[in-house]
Amino acid sequence: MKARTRAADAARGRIIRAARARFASVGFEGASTRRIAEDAGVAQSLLLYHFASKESLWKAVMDDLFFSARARLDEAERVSREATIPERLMAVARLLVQLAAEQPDIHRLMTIEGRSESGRLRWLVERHLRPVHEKYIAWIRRGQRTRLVRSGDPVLLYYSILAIAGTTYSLAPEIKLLTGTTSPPAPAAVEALIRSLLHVETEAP
Amino acid sequence: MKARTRAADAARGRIIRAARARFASVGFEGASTRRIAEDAGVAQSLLLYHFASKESLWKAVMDDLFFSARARLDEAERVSREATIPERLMAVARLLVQLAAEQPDIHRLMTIEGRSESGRLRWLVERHLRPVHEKYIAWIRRGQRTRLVRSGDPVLLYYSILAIAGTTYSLAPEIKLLTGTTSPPAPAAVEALIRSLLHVETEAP
DNA sequence: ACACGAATTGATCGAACGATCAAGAGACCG
DNA sequence: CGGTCTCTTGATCGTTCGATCAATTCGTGT
Repeated sequence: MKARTRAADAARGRIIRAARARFASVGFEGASTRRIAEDAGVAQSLLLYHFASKESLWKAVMDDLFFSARARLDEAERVSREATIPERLMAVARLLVQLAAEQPDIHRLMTIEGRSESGRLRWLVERHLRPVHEKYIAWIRRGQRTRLVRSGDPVLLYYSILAIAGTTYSLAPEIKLLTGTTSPPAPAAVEALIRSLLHVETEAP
Repeated sequence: MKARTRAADAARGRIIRAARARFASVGFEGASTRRIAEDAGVAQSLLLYHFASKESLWKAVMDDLFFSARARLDEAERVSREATIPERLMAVARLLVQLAAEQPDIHRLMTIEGRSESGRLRWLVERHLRPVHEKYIAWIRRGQRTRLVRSGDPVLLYYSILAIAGTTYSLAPEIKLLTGTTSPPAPAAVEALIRSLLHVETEAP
């Protein structure tokens, strides 16, 4: 089980990538397995051979995306282990911006499912979102207790960070049509906005 | 042409509302005219009688939403005519938050089309987005020249305002699953975040 | 060398899709 | 009261959807 399996894994990977792009741009209901298979260069029946159904393909896409993102988040937490809570928050925010800049699909996929209740949203919340979000919302609360993070609803603050981090990359096609700009903003500029939103100053007050 | 037309207008309105909800939650490709007609309580063929095609129904939904939103934006501009540019910006931001809170579909529809280039996106940008966005981005530039608005890419700043204004309302189903909270944040709290993002202080520095 | 099993394809299923059309229902004007 | 025009429906078109299945290809273990 070597060369054969490796070729199959490559096909699997191409299907996952094509599915991620389609799900991110037209949503679950709007994406068709035929178009995904065509983009991946395989027969539609092969797609349903590797992934039993359209829904389990969607779950595979989400697992692929979130498990790697969560691994990088854990790494960002690890290297900022000794810093203050606000700076640890900023380390996480910096990575969120990087992720959105590298793969805008991740922000698109997150925001396309959250707008209507469904079995898929419940699955996504319990499997991937809750473990991540609750941790960082707790961090915001801790930062607020020490007065180093601005007051206000921690959930609102957290989703505002996510929104700023991803929106300009997620809506890049619209912004390109509107301004003609082909290059999205630098992650450092986005990070600076988040920093001032949290009232985390680089200098002592 | 009175009573009869009034009943037809009512049906037309129900179709528009049902279409807005479906387009906002599953996107253009994912929405089906049959489901929209069912939600509106009419036959599918009536939907295509009032609106020639699925695409022109989508355009009618967008016109209905954006023309009323732009009228309210003009009103917000008018009453803040005498204020400083930063405060005029905040008056607009306040209304954007209100609109998103009252009708989260407007933010969902804006962010669901901007993620991939299409004829619909081009139509939306030229017809509704460009006139509004370019004006407020120019306001941000003017505010930055007087040092009353923080520096940085005006487009990034503007889209960050839109993102903060709408995201928590747009993703209300996800946030409800995550936190159990049934009530979205107060518009005043969201407005305060935008204010600190722009570095617009209520007190003199 | 050969047989087994995983990988891949094309054909096909019933259901749902957007769209068209003919026919009916009902208010209005003369 | 009959004729006309707008509104509404049900039937139907060809296409595409997700899914199933039999047949074929091809590497691998023995």
